[in-house]
This record gives sequence, C-alpha cells and structure tokens, in this order.
Amino acid sequence: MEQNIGWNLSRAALSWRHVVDLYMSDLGFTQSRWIAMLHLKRIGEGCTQSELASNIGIEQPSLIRTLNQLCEAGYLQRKESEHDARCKTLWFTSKGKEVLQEMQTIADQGRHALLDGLSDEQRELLNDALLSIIKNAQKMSSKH
Amino acid sequence: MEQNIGWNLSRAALSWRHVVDLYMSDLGFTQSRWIAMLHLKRIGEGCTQSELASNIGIEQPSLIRTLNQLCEAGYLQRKESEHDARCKTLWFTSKGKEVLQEMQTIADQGRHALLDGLSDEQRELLNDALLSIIKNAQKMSSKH
DNA sequence: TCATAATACCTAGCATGCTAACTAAATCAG
DNA sequence: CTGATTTAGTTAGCATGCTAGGTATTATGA
Repeated sequence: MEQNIGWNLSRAALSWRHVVDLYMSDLGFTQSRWIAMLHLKRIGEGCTQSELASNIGIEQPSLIRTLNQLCEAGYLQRKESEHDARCKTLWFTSKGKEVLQEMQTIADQGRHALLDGLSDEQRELLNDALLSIIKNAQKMSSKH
Repeated sequence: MEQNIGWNLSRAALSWRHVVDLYMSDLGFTQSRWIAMLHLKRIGEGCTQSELASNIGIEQPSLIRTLNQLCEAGYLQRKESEHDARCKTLWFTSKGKEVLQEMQTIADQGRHALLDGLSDEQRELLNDALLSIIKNAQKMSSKH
C-alpha cells in the first residue's frame, strides 16, 4: 500500500493540473500560465523575471517559455529595467488585468471541488505532509 | 495557505520524481522506466502493452515511448501475440531480470527517505487524501 | 456475409518541469 | 583598471504526461 504513495502523489498532481487546465481552457490559460499571472499579481508588477521564477519556485528557463506565451497572447509586457541593463521587468497589459479576477475565481472553484470530502484538518495534514516531502527532497538532492 | 495546496502537490510530486531519478540514474533508469519495469513484474511477463498501460494508469502513447527506450536499452523485448495479430506481448531480457531486484531496493530506500518524519498514521492520511483528490478529479473530468 | 464498431499499436505534437551552456552586463578583487 | 566571478536572460534538448488521428485486425450486428 505504502509502496504506491509516490505514484499516487504523481497521479494526484497530474489530475489536479488537468482539471485546472480544463476549467481554465475557456479563458485560454493553462496551469503554468495561471500560476505565473497570479504570482506576478501578488508580488507586484515591475519585478524581474528571475524574481518571479524564484517566487514561484521554478527555474528561469521553465518560466521564460510561459512568459513568452503570455506576452504573445497579449496578457503581459516585458520592459527593459532602467537601473540594470541585464534585467527585464514584467507588466500586465490592460487585457491581462481584466482576466485576473475571473482566473482567481475559477482557480478557487476548482480547488474547492478537488478537495471536496476532505475536512479542514485533513487539508492541513495533507499540506503539512507535502511540505515535509518537499523538504526531504531538497535535502536529498543537495547531498547528491 | 490552502490556496497553495495545489501548487505544493505539484512541487512535491516533481521533487519526488527528481529524487528517484537521481538515485536510479546510477542504474540508468528514470521514474517512468522503473515504474514500467516493476508493474510488468507484478502483473507478469507476456501481458500486452495496453494491459500494462492500464495497470499503471497511463495512456498507451505515454507508455510506448518508455517501452521503446527500455527495449532499446535491452531490458525488455516485444513479441507478437499468437492469438491476436494486433497485440504485442512484453518480456524481460536476462539483463532486465538482473536489475529488477536492485531497482526495487533503491526505490524502497528513496521512498523511505522522502517520507522521513511522517508517522504511519500521517502516511495513511496522506495516501487517503491523494486518492480522494484523484477520485474527485476523475469525476470532474468526465463531467466536462 | 459484409459494413461498422471497437481494440491495439504507433506517430505527431502540446504542456511543463529540468539541466547545460551561451551572451551580455554588473560586480569584485588584486 | 583589468581579469574573474556572478547574475539575468535565453536557447537547446531531455523526461513525462496528454490528446488527436492513422493503420491494421478483430468483433459485432443487420
């Protein structure tokens, strides 16, 4: 039973992503794009790409592909930084600002439905267990 | 806090995979290849590709790429089925049989380390929560 | 029996994470 | 000041899941 826990983790994460993608597809967003948009909103426009990547917890190259798509789709804009010629800062377009609220609503609804049947306590225990696994993984990766 | 649970799920699953890949890389296996090998061992040589995919819980095209790699690397062999010309059956090579035991050991060690700090009860609750999410996701996907 | 549906395998291409390695710019150290 | 290191952004390519769609074979049903 416990032998499947890693696989179940993987399946649960994939299922979650597919459901979010399904619900966001009406808006034209996938999970990674939605995550990037909401994190940018949270830390504030004008941050650099590497700041956003670090805030989300992914590597820069993973983020750049997503940013390219969001810029192409007209939700974001890159601007050269005035202080540091290496940096580019990120800004919402007006189109981008418009979808933020609706995106948040859909994400909340999806999460609500996916966690249906789990008590508040169970959700908390789940989250704690996930954080514990992430922490253990970091330790193990850095040792290797 | 609860807002991050989906993202934490995703990070935990990815971290898990990367740790397994790290430990398996000495053997030349990645998570998906290891999963395919162990599931085949469990259900028995001679099954068809679609049986294995269904047993693992992935779609056929996802499995086929992995099987190609395992066959190329000399761990598995495909044979035409005698009863049904559409099917191919899967068999371990002697090289494949040799690594099975070691693979299982490494996987067990990795899981042990990743779950370090979680009690038996917490592990069970985690697993239950994951299964619940997977079930909810299936319901939601089929409705759309 | 013969057309239609279902099944098995496969290819092609998307989505998303990663590492490796490049360029340009800033910073630091001798 | 100049060479070495660090940082930001990028491209290239691997790993893995998926769906869509094609081909061959089997099963089904009128």
